[in-house]
Amino acid sequence: MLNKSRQDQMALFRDKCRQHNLSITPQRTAIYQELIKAKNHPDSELIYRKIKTIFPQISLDTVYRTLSKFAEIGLVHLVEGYGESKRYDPDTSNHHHFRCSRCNKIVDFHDENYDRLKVPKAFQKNFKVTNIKIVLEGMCDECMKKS
Amino acid sequence: MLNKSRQDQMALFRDKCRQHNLSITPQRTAIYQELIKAKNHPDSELIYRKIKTIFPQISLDTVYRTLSKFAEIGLVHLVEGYGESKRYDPDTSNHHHFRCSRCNKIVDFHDENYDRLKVPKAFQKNFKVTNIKIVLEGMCDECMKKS
DNA sequence: TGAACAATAGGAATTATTCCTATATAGTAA
DNA sequence: TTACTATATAGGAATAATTCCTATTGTTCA
Repeated sequence: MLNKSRQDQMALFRDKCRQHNLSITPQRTAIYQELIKAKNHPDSELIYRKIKTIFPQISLDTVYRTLSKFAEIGLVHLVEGYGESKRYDPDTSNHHHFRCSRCNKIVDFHDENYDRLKVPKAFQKNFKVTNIKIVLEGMCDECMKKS
Repeated sequence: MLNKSRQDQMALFRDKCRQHNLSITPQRTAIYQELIKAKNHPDSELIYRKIKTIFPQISLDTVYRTLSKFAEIGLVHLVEGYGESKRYDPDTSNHHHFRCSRCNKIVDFHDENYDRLKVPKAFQKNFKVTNIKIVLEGMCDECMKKS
């Protein structure tokens, strides 16, 4: 799942869109391309600014609609936020996040012990658990230095 | 840590405030009382509406300021949100959350395996990890029935 | 190639939250 | 108690993020 080529990612984009009957528009294509370029869990505003350089006419609404559509079909993951703007992660493979509560930076990491967590029995019967999300919270290296 | 009496909780409130040089005002007291009554991870708006019945004059700003102050001193935990309003949890003991992505309900649960997770080595050196947060995502029992 | 339906642009509206400032109040020391 | 000082509050304005609305445009597929 690691280091998927850009071509593979675009193929995934097209497949997912077709699976869910979403037209493959230039705007959606450009937005997805920006998502996979912007490596640090961008918010809608950042994507909007980037796309503006390609499609000066694009509307904010299109960016918001598109990103939440992508999240809906599982093409990106909506990253847990804390009241600030929504952030998206185009890497839908199994990984976890550290989030700095001071600067809000998100750092990806892999950990086999974390991956091994099972859904508790209580939730296996009447619930459907699609994702186990683990977030470490604290202070990042850079903020540690500053304080 | 479980089933702390209301009296204990109010004592905790007063202690925490004193520790952090926060005045114990009637507004703060009322807000904390509502927090521990409202069992389902309330948002600021809900608290505001409840407090209004006691202090019709209270301002929204006071509620927002107070709740984020409480989170800052660790009297409540800020619950991960997804762009919607912030939600707070007055139970700061060790527990985890299931969140229904359809109705947004949050269900608390305990799980020993989850509690045993360690901070990965990579984060032990230059980072300070204060919390490991685990959130199951999916569809809750009620939403499962409906669909 | 051209309907049919989906998607977009642009701007208005909404929601959640924070900022501003004059007034009121809690903590504290005499 | 009382008076002082720093902190907190109310009320309303401002801001930020997001969604809604509608006329127009574009994509898909027969």
